[in-house]
Amino acid sequence: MSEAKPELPRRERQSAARANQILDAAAALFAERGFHRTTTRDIAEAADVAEGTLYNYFANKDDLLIGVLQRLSESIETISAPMYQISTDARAYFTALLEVIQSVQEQNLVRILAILSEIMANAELRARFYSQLVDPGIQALERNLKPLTANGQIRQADTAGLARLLASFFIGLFFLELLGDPVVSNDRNRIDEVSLSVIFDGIIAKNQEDQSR
Amino acid sequence: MSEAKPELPRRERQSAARANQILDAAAALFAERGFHRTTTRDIAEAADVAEGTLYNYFANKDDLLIGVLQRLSESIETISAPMYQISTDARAYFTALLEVIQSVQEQNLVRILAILSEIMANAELRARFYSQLVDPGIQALERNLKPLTANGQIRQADTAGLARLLASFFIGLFFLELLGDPVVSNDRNRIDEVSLSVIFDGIIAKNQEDQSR
Amino acid sequence: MSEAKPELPRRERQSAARANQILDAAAALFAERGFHRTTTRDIAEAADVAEGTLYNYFANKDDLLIGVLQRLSESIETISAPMYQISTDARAYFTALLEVIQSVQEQNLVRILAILSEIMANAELRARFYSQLVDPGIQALERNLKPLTANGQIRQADTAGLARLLASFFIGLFFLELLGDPVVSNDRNRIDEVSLSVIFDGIIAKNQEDQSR
Amino acid sequence: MSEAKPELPRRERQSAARANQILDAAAALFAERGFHRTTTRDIAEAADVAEGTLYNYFANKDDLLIGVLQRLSESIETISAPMYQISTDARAYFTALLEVIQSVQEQNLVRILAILSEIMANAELRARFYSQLVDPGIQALERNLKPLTANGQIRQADTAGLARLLASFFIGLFFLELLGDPVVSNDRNRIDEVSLSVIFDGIIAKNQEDQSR
DNA sequence: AATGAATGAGGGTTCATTCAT
DNA sequence: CATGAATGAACCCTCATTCAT
Repeated sequence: MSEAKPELPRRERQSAARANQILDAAAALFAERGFHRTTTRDIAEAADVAEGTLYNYFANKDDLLIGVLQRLSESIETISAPMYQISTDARAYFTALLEVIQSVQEQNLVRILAILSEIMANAELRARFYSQLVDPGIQALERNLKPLTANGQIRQADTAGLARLLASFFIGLFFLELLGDPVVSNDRNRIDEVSLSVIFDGIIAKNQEDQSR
Repeated sequence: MSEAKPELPRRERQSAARANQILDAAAALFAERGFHRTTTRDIAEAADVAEGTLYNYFANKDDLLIGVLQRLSESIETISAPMYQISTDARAYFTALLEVIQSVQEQNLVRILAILSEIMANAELRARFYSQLVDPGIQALERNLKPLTANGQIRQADTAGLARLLASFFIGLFFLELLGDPVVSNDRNRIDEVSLSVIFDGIIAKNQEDQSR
Repeated sequence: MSEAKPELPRRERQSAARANQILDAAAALFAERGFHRTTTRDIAEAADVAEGTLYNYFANKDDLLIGVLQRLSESIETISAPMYQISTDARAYFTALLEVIQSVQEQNLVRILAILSEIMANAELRARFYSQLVDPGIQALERNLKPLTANGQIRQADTAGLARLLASFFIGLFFLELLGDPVVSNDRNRIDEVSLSVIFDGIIAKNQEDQSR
Repeated sequence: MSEAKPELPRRERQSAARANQILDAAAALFAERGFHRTTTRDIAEAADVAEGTLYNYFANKDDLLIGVLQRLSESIETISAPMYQISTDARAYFTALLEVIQSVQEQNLVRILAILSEIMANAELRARFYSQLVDPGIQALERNLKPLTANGQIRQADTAGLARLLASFFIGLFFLELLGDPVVSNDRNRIDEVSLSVIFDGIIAKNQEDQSR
């Protein structure tokens, strides 16, 4: 449960703790009311430090977002690390994938919202978000899909395309939940079932398919 | 169903034109640099009117976003209206669906980006966005999927769930493109092919499925 | 009850009526919320004319105040005209004076308040207010006090000073009422009685006076 | 009764000094050109601070007026405190009263004008002005008049009414001076003499009174 | 390293005034 | 004369950032 950085000098540990305390406060406020509607004063208050102190840890307000992104990035790596070995059985893999994604969302919701609040308006943030989080995620997906395709469990040969398709779906699902769609928000199991069904069998009825063979 | 626009008095026509001119300028700027980084002064300049004029047409800056949303809503209705009849053949429907969605995105990219730039920070906007655009879109999907399920072309009985799944996919795809993913951005055909393949046949290889039975 | 200006051409009568309609609206609003918190739009709406129309009758917003002052001035002249003959008996005169002043206040409250709202901030208005209203009032007082002094009914020889003293008292009383002092606001008779008592007999007990002779 | 001001921490002393510096600048400008014609920029410049600094000390522009009123209130209390013991001899009391009032006016003219400039347009300010300044002043008058009435030096039994009458007179006198009446402005002694004469003996000649009995 | 008062550029909005219709 | 949309200067206020303590 404690961070696995045992050997830092006390000074640095305290400093890192303070920085995290600030980032957590900032993330919570950004998530709640957006980056621009959050003032540095708000953040300082929530983090229980003086406004000037923020600037001992971060170059400016934008830098706080970068910091939140960093923490998010680290957290996701930790959570999703175990996934990199399971990809031997397709059913097992996709089932696990849904779970891991949901777990990432739950544990990092605030950070994700914080970043999303400004992602459209900040090109640098957008680029970092893609290269630090989205792209690595897609790469990981590809890495895991490849053996499944190689051993014939996945028919679709375009692994890169398939990874994008799956990523899109997950991203979109998150967004629908954000928007408060009642089915996605309150009936997630149902969505998961439909997803697995489509992943495994497609949408189109097989009878018809069989007939057409 | 269409407004009786032809015979409006000149005053009102001019007024509407002016409002649109302002909205277009606002949308372009919001899309480019986000809602908060756009000043009313910027908008007025871009729209070639005085700053005060904005307030003859819109109550405040937020109201401009609502206006953009309204225009987006109308535009989408216009574009997607033809879809409401085609759902007889599944393959034809999904093919057409991909096209319509792409066309909506292309023609309204700026408006969509404008709204997205503020959607995380503005709960009211979020609610309107969902209820005016997303929910109607999902409802339309459901309406079109139902006959296909009824006549056995779609196996998945949970139409509502399926509609969410498809919507999620489209939303996520849009987002990936926004983030500059190279495959999605530059090779859209490839994505469409993979999508149709998955929709029709699923991901998992059928042979294996048969074997595992 | 109708204004005694029978022989104006119709055009001019209409024009004057419009101007008065605007002035009355302006006065009411100025009185209610002050000169600066009243917008020309408010006035136009209340007067049921377009904003631009105001400027066909008045040079600018300040000019409206001057106009209100003019109307007030005329109204006061009308009301107080009868006073200019009564000054033969001191008791009768002062009693009548209290009544006339109250009547002026009641019939012109709105106009007075309108002007007071800006009188401290507008030196020109202040000067006009003094020279058109206050000074003439004081002069009239002097004119009426003089015969009373001449025939020995008033002991105080400094008529000018006495007129100021009386004027001060009336002005201050008006102000106390404005401020909502409960005694002055709700018990005006009581104030009048005390006033007359002091005017006639002074404050200091006469017994003592007599003894000191 | 006096604040324990001597041992305040330096920070707080500096802060209070700064607030007063701002209030004095604001009062001077409000008095000169009125509340609404004074901009926050003007005030900041006059107080030699940045505009933003104003808002570290006062919530908004209106709050500056409240602050001026507070200072005025304190100053008046200080000046008029000695009055609370003198009321044993009527002549001495009224003579002292005139002096104290004049001294209050002189030392607080700017503050009074500042508040008057907005008092008609701001109901809250009006209420505060009455309850913090006018009413306490009247109460003090009553407190001082009572013993004089009790020991027979004042004939008028309606102390409350008499206090209003006197207050009205002082207020009106101040107003006449403001309006630039030449007698009141340049010949104050004369007014004081007439006032004392009327207070002591009334206006009406006593001989005649005696005769008319 | 921590503080928080001071800063002042910049923001959204108002409103008296103008002028083409 | 009447209209009311257009104007843009000016206003009050916010807030990220700095810096003396």
